[in-house]
Amino acid sequence: MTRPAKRITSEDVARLAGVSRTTVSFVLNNRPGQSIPEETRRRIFDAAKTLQYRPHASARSLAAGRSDIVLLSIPDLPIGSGISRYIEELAAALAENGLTLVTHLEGAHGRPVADVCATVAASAVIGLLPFTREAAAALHSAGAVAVLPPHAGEDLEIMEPVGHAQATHLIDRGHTQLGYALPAHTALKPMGDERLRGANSACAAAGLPAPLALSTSLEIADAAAAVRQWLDQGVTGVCAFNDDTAIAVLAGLREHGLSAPGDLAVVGADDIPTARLASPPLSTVAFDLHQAGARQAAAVVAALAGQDHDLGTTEGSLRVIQRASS
Amino acid sequence: MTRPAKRITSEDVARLAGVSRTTVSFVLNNRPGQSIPEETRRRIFDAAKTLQYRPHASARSLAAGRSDIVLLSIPDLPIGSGISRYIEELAAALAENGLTLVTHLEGAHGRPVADVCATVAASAVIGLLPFTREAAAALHSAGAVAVLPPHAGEDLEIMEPVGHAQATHLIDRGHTQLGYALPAHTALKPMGDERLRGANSACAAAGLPAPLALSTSLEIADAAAAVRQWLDQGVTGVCAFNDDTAIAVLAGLREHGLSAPGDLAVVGADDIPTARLASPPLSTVAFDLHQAGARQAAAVVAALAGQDHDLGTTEGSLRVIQRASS
DNA sequence: GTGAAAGCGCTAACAT
DNA sequence: ATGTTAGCGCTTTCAC
Repeated sequence: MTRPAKRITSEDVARLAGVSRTTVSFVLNNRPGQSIPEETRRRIFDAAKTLQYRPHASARSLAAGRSDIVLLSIPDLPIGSGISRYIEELAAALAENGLTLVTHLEGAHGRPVADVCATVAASAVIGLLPFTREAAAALHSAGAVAVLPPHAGEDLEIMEPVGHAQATHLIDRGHTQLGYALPAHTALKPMGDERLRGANSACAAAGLPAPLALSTSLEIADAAAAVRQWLDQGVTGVCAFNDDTAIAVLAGLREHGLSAPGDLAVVGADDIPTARLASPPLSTVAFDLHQAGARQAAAVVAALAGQDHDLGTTEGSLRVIQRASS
Repeated sequence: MTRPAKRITSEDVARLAGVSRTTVSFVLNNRPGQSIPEETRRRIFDAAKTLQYRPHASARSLAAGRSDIVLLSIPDLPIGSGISRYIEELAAALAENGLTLVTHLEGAHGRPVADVCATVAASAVIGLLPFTREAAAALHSAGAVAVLPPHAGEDLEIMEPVGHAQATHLIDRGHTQLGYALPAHTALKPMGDERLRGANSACAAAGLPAPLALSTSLEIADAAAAVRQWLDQGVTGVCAFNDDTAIAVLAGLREHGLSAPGDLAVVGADDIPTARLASPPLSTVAFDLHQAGARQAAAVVAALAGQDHDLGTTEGSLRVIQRASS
């Protein structure tokens, strides 16, 4: 009753095509180094199609020791909608390599990522934030062949250029005293620090003092306090960790009866849909999720093949979008 | 090199505990109807622990025919951060039943959800939006034992009450001519229609005409046009499909030099973090994701057990948050 | 109460 | 070029 439809196995396909299961496996998996006549090939494909054959994933991965499943672990943090674009791109790029992406949201009450990794038999797992050494070890012992990023910080690579671009934008517009709005959420801290680092280097390169970094929650009062402080210190432009934080800064300004960019210029990051709806419309630096996803996919494929892989450069993937706030 | 660590199998555990693999399986899976001495049980648990034994998921699901994996399919639509709360709750509730949740973002270029379902050998798949009859069939033939929601619209159940609550809020505040801001994004249409339906019924119940429904993108000009139309028609309060859309409406008002709630009251839905940062802070109706997740989990568990399950009521899971915009 | 043995559906040496 | 065969690690029926 529970399982009325008997599964179609490769045996069925073999029988219909008049060959052995081995041949079916070879053809369907397109194994290299085999010379199988076009004719046989076609018969097998046809048989598989008419039978609507779907290889049993568990059986396959049990036998092969690999699973073609890639797990993306998303930490429990307030992520903007941008991330879903990234996931889509990543999934698409992986799919082109025959890999399937599934994602796991690390929640406080959910199960540890290593458990999930083991349960789905993922052969690779990607962390949005780098894994600690212990976490990585746990993942490996949970069966993951590849764990990315392999070295802490590598995935944050895109973060630093963002901060750099933000600061540069403001510097180009004549600001000499910058501020940086860090997110209050602790899980976001690593990312925030990375972006701040980028801003620092941009200032240093321009012979300017480092930005005055302040962290703020998404509460108006909190943001208003930060704004007060920046203004008191002579800051004229602030880069925000992301657009949400930038919108908070804008709200903080409004709270004081001030506004951007006159009293304080502000530039966000991520280009969320509501950025242009802000008052005033928010300047922001957007990055090329498509490229990021494709690059990450390439790294996974390489890691799965046991090769080291250079992530390449971020060149050209950032774009600053100038709106009224700066 | 690629696989230096030999897997720890149940055989190892059996050996260390001095029993057979059968017994290990019985104990570790806590199979009912077996009377195994506490002593033996303990030995097995200990052995498993010291060996750090992790059952091989693929082998298990191959043999058992079930996988304990639940796949959540998320359609390609601009989702707010609220959804991740829901996913977390759902994952936690499923975890309590020994089920593991993974999610798949349906992208234009990704693979079809049925493929993913087959690849991960999910035994249940949940759609955020209902599946078409064909899609559900494909999922079943991909190995899914349960596909939810079983009947179109059931998952949208929460949508209608939202619209109802929004309209009621405005009606309570004396508005008699309502507007409804539908999202322009086509993928969001089903949800939007459902919420609108709820608003319609609230108006009908109050003896008022149905809300003037207009759809708007997240572009200021677009929203401004809608605002113009509402105002021309004598609308004094509008419910927006979600907070993003509501923020667009606020921006549209601003574009005309007007503001909420004086010129037009507006109430959103979802209570996104930036709702309170809007100008003016946005009134919104929030719903209890925790409860929604737990209920969905219960439905999955029931479906997996082959039982029909009543989703229960939405009673008390909605909360309207009054801020300055209404 | 516990163990032996037969698969689950597939892959991959090894034969032919 | 194709078939034979032996597992992958686990569950589960059936004897003991």
